[in-house]
Amino acid sequence: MMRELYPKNGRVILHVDMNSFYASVEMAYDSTLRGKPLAIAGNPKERKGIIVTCSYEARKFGVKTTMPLWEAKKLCPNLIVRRPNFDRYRAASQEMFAILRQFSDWVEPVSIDEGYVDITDCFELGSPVHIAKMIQKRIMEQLNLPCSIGIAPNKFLAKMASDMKKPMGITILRKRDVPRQLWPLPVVEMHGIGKKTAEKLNTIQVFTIQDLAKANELQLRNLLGINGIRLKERANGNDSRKVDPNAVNEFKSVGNSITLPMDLTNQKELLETLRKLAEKVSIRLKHKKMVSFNIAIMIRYKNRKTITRSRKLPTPIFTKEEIFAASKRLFLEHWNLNAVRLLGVTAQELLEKTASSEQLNLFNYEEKAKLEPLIDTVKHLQDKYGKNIITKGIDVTEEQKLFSTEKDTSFNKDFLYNRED
DNA sequence: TCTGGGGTCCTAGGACCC
DNA sequence: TCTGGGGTCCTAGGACCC
Repeated sequence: MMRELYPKNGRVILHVDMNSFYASVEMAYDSTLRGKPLAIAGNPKERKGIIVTCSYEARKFGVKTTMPLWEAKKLCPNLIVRRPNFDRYRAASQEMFAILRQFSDWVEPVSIDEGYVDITDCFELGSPVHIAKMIQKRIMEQLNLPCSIGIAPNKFLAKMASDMKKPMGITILRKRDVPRQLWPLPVVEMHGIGKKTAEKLNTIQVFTIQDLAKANELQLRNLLGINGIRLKERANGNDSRKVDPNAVNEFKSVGNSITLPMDLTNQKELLETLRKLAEKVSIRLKHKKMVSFNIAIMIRYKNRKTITRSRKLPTPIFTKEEIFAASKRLFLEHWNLNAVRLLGVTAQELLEKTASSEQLNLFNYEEKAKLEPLIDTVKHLQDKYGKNIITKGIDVTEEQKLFSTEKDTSFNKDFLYNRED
């Protein structure tokens, strides 16, 4: 059966998508909530009153994610509202992924409530549909949580498939099904295409996924860059991304932000908030055993205009004092004194804090020690003969620049010679 | 008495280098 | 009295996703 459905060299990939995850977890904890319109939302008094997730019963009334709470209540007066309990959701998520790993080692979590499973080599467990049914059954029996599963030869099609039947659906999407199942849909329904991209595509007469699948590549590239070409590939049902069980550990940034309960103009209070955010980021970095080469802050003003400011660091940091110092510097340099609505701190350019990063530091310091006499010499010559004695582009009064990254030290040896090309 | 918080990836311009 | 072309790094912003 499976051999007929899938070519020998093809993959079989599942996309498992938990249905209204936070709401379902709350219902699993409190069965009196079952069958009722339930929304998970923040506290409106802290200006966080937006719908994070809601049950299918609430959706029938038109309640949607990111809708302000007051609007949702207008649509659905009997709406039951719970505050999010993220620890609870994380725990449920871990159990869910543990169940997926009982079926295959090739599990890639994408977010707290969805993930891919490559079951190509799991044929001894049965057909793909049978495996999907077993997964769905086990998650329901053991965790009391519903999910939808897409079955397809690649990630993109599996993702699109899991979206097609909710809740508790199982959908197969073969490549040959693409013209019939996918092509009639408007482009905005495609994973990776939002409102803005859809509007752009409309300007070149691309309205459906079929239009995209057949669109002119030059036009797409001009309009959307490299992403345009990729989207066309996907619209044709092609996607070569592998299921990567390790991706979940490869963090690129760690950030915390907060919408303040009220707009603040007081510098001391703002810095206090920044300090707390820096501490949260530091704790999370330490937990992941990571260090950061770049700190960014985000400021959203009362008028919702949002800016981000970042700075590359000469040496990696991770303590709360270091992160706060870097954040504070950025904030004081860029804050325009207007009332602030939101503050955020993010650590970027992360590196595992293993022996290698310790060595990296050591390396920099040793190199710097070796170079210090050279820099002194250069400065001396500069004082004597003027700045032009040095090759263009190198300003030794900013010698820190020489150590700003690992690679930058490589040209140090050259800088005493007047190298041209 | 509207519009959260956690991320990823891409682009574009300027500085700088060869 | 003239201004190429390729590349990297850094920074800021935007689009998108859950």
